[in-house]
Amino acid sequence: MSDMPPLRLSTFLPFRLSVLSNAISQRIAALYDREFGLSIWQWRVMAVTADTPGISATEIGQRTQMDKVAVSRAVAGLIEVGYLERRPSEDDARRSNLYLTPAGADVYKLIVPLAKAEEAQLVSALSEAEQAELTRLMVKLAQAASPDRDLW
Amino acid sequence: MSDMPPLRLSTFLPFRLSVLSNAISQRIAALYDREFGLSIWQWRVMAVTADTPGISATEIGQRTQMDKVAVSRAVAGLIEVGYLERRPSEDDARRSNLYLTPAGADVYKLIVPLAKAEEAQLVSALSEAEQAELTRLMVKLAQAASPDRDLW
DNA sequence: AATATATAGTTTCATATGTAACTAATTCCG
DNA sequence: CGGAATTAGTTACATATGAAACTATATATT
Repeated sequence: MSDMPPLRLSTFLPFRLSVLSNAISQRIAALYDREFGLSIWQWRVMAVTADTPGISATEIGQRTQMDKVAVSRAVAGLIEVGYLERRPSEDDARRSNLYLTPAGADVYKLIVPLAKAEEAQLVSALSEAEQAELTRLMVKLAQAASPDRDLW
Repeated sequence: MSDMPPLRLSTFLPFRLSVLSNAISQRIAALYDREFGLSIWQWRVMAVTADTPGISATEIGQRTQMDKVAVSRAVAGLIEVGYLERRPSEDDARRSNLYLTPAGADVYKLIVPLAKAEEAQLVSALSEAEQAELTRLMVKLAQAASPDRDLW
């Protein structure tokens, strides 16, 4: 390999971030799937819909960084299992306003504490100050990675 | 939604990490693909093979956190385009020892500086101290997320 | 008003991915 | 030694995913 300093994958930030994020996502995905039969994307759709009832599919995509096909599929699945309701918008016949059904709201209320507990367990390894610092650093990275659009 | 404090997806650590990591990975993946026709997984295989010539597919999986099917496919693709060579191990006929070909080594040498530049641009938003702190916090998170196995 | 352009969302199709089953070689242990 | 259990790696199959095409509606332009 001659003279060039090699690239150590294990210290390469994009690699580390990817592996860490995947490890965490998989834990959480397994939880949602096992307990409620939901994919991560369905959960994200439920979360933003709970936060903003009447939201449209396009807005969900913006908030969750999901593309419109993924949103469409997640929404379809949630409607199928009865957790989401679609009402045509009065002023724009192309869009629908989305709402959690009562059953969806029930499931949401069950998931939220589980998700928070998962997160809490994760960040319990960090002090409050460290958590704040991590957030700060991640925000900086996000800006460097996507100067144009806002990631969160 | 009644009394429970809702879950703000945009401040939920697993979500933020996932979005950030995906944004970064996609930038890099686009680079490798556009310039060299390589997937991220093929690049990872090349990187660890350059680092440890004669490595086996199983070891590659351990170092890269790829499952064995993904390694098998990445290796097959790299052999097909002539960047990797497979030699049967003398002491264990099940395994093969993998090496970059001269063409593979050439490509590797072209990619390394690009990858490093990509990373450098990313972390240039952080001071040296912040970079070190980020690494430290990520190591802690990795341990919390996967207490059993080592992520990196 | 008529046509062109843009937007919301779905469907189609081709590819990527993960799980499980499989082959072949090795090790473990009676 | 000889069968049972492991391990390395590939193949097959079913599902997930993304890009592009498509439908329907809305907006802009003339």
